Amino acid sequence: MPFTNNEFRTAFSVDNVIFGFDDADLKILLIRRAEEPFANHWALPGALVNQDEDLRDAPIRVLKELTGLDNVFLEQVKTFGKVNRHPSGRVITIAYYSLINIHKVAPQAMSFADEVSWIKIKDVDSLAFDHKEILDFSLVKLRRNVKLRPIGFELLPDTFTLSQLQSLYEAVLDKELDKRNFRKKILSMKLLLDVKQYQQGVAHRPAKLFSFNPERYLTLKAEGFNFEI
Amino acid sequence: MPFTNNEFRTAFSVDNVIFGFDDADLKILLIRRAEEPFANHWALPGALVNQDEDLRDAPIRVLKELTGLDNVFLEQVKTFGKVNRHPSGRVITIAYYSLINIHKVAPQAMSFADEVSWIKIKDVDSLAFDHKEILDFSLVKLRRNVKLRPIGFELLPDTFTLSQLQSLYEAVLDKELDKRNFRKKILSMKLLLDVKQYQQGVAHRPAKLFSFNPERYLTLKAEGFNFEI
DNA sequence: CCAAAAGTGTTATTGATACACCCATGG
DNA sequence: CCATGGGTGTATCAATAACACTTTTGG
Repeated sequence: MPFTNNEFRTAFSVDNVIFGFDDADLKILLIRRAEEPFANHWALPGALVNQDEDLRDAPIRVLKELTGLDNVFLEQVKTFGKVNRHPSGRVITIAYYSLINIHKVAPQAMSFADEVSWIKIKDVDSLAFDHKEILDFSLVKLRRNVKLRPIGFELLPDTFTLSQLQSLYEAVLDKELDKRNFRKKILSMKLLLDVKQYQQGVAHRPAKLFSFNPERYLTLKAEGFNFEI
Repeated sequence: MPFTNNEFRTAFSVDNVIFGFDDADLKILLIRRAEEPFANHWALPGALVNQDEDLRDAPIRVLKELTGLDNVFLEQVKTFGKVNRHPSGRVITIAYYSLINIHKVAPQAMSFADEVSWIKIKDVDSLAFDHKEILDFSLVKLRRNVKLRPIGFELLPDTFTLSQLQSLYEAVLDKELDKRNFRKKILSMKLLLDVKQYQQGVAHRPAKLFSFNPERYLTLKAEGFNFEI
């Protein structure tokens, strides 16, 4: 099946939904577009996929350019392909979502963006193109996945308190959780490593610090667990 | 952002993973390719996406051509885009899976196929291109989804017995289930409608027939249930 | 009357939920 | 000594898992 020219009239892009967490709110990294179409509108960062580039490498490239980070949690969300989703031509876009530790990032504007910013999920009302739909879909996926595996840890610093972890889950799920039950459940999984340190400089009883045990994570993943909280 | 010609060098295809069930085994609808590359190899049915066609309409078109069926359960699985996945050029493919009632279908070969056939999942060892990988990924998704919503009903005739339903779940999950616990769980969901009829012409006690209650399905879906079996 | 699958309940165990008080620190 | 968030246990309820025999039909 050799291809004729006719079959190469569609461009394809990737869009990155990059989630972060800052001790209280779930946020997303957005860019303000410099160029038409949708100049000055907030949009998901993205790029066209290069001819000689594996699909998955495109969102990795975007992440690297935007945040300087490698080795980030990255998962495909869905492909969006309505004929008229892009005003300049036929563009099919593959959406990916990432979870990153917000404190590791000093994002610098990409060439085509005026501005890059962390925006609270709750404050995002409309976005360029069909990006709001993509965000909503990614959020549903994040909420489902956070119950199936402990990806939430990707969003936290290397060591964290149980309260931080709980408020992360509360932010992602948009739901209050019971402190004692949350701790019981999390600790019973043996997924946390006690780093034998305590918070410092807080005006209350300092909390124990934990880190995430990646070996135990692999075991649980192989067994197939659920993280229903 | 007007596009230059350079950006239109990749073709887009869809591939359909079409599952069916025949009272004992989970099967997939495959074609035997007539043309190179991979002539005579079994492959997933698929097509290039037309320029003026919404992405989701492409797998619907393939299903219609192949089986004559409209209005089939169809869900996007994932997009596969390694640079060299297709020997004739850069082709990114979006995989979709469907669940159909195997008895409603008399598939007729598409133009580019020698042969179309239902093959037991367990008998599929290798496929053209990266189609085996796509199938494996779709199976994982099916197994996950079958626990989250009762999509299994799509695979059965309009009326069916509880034993048929159970063996469907056993085939999909590749796991034996306890008869009493299965019935208790299914019936407690009130998702089945007693059609007040019985099997006929079987050499044993005839089983009650049920149909699926689509209203109740919508209610459950809205509430968000889990079908953990 | 035999073979084959249909149908049916109870108990034990596990996991989920609800809930309130004392503790350690900094200011 | 006060304000702040950290930390802890028990009792109830709901869901899951394990398990074996009787019933109805066709041949």
